[in-house]
Amino acid sequence: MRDRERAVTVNSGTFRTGQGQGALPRATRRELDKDNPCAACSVREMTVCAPLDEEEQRRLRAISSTLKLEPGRMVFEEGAPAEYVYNITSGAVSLSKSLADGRRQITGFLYPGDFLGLTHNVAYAYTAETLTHVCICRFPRKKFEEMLLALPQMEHRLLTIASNELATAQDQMLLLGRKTASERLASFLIGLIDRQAARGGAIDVIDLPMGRGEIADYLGLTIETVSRTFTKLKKAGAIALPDANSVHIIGADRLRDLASGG
Amino acid sequence: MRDRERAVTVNSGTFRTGQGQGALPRATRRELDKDNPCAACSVREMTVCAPLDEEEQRRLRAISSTLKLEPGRMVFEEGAPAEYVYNITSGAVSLSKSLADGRRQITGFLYPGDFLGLTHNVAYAYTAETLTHVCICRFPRKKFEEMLLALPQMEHRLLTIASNELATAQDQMLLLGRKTASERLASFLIGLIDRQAARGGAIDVIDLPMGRGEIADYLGLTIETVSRTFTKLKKAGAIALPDANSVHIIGADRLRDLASGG
DNA sequence: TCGTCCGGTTGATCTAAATCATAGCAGAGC
DNA sequence: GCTCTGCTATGATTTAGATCAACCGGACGA
Repeated sequence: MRDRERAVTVNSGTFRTGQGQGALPRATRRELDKDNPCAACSVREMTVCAPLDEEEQRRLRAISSTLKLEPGRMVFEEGAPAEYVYNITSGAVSLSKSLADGRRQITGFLYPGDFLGLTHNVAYAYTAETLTHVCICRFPRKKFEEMLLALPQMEHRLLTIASNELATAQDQMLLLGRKTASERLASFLIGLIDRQAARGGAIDVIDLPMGRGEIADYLGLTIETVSRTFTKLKKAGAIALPDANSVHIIGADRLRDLASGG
Repeated sequence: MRDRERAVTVNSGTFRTGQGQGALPRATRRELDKDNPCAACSVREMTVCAPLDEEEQRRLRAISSTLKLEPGRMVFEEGAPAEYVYNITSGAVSLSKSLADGRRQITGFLYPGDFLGLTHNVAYAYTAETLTHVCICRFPRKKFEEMLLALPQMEHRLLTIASNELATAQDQMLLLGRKTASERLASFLIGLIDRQAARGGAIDVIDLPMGRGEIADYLGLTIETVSRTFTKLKKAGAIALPDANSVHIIGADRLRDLASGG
């Protein structure tokens, strides 16, 4: 189909380019070193590695590689043998499933700290593609699962993550099955704002790492309807669009009402 | 809103009524006894209790109650404090989320062996309602989670379950976001058949424990569209409908093609 | 500097499914 | 037996969003 993983493997040492909205801050990057790159990892506290102590972290690091991927690259494809699990350290990734004729549904957008690739099948159930420049930790799945047996606190953490993802998936089913186009877009924007807020980010401005096509495939709409609905929300005074990839939230309450079917 | 849990608590001993499609076979019911009701449990091998030994099972049983619920009863409601987790031993249950104006999305149907109520929030994220007569094991969530800490193999099992549910949820998102009415209904029927097959059941006849309204709310359609689409599949010779709650699969291949967008 | 390309927007038209309306039919209760 | 009620089916009409078709504007390479 499309391009396969063509990343440079960066097992240690200084990161090189890493521009774009997902990059590590320059100061942090300096601190990365062979002995303990994870110590400087900006997403460690909120990801699977969080409950590990120094020694456990070292063991996990021993089986990991760090990849850097350009925008629009496939991390793995639906149906391919599930050989690795991944952890995003910077950038944004889309997960999607497709029908034979090309109709596509994006099931989620992942950001720094998110974990992907876990499955209890031989093959990946979905395709993962980069939306921006992405830095990602990769672990051979088999080794990762072996380690997991000895690290119940990490398994516990994974269960918490899976459980939250399940709740998000159910919200998305309500959206896809029952919401109107305006409600879908409002829910999407509110979801992004809430995620940012939870991570201490801005609560009134969103930088969209994805295009209209990806938003459409996430919301079960077409590009045209997404575009029209953005215009509608803009005309209603709920948002402003300085450019296609930035959204200013003006009427957060109005948007929130819309999102929950008001 | 509607009726709250009005079940008889049956902590041990012989089950009484238990008619309907979800009941335990009569022979099995006889074997239930105070000392080890779980030993005779027909769904034990495929549920969360599977990886437990005799002693662990006993400890789990010590915190459980068995409930019997009539059709159409609420097990718990979206937003209510999440005080219990449950395990279905017989019957069928729907999980749903609703918008303020009543629009409802059913996110899943649960059958014997299925586990529900797990959340990392204080409140349930969805409503659970019985579709048939249901027997269900109930565990106080707090105690259950405490036990979980000491039983990593059960936590592992829960992660496997959650991971499979996540995969199912993603399939459902593809269905809700991108499939036509015929494809949705075909996918639904194929899903039921595959589930039955995996449990050693029939591969050509389905008994539907839910009505057209529940199917509609699961597939993101209306009752009328579900009804019309059943008629369409019937006229196309893919299925037969001896009555509204039984489906005979005639063209399984045709149905499978349809389900995956052929 | 200009043309081309690509992503986004907007307008016109079409259609799958929703909505509205009615009718059949089986089981429950009398 | 008869009526009532709830569920299913089906016909007529409407509509939200899809599809088809320009068009616009910034980035980029020649």
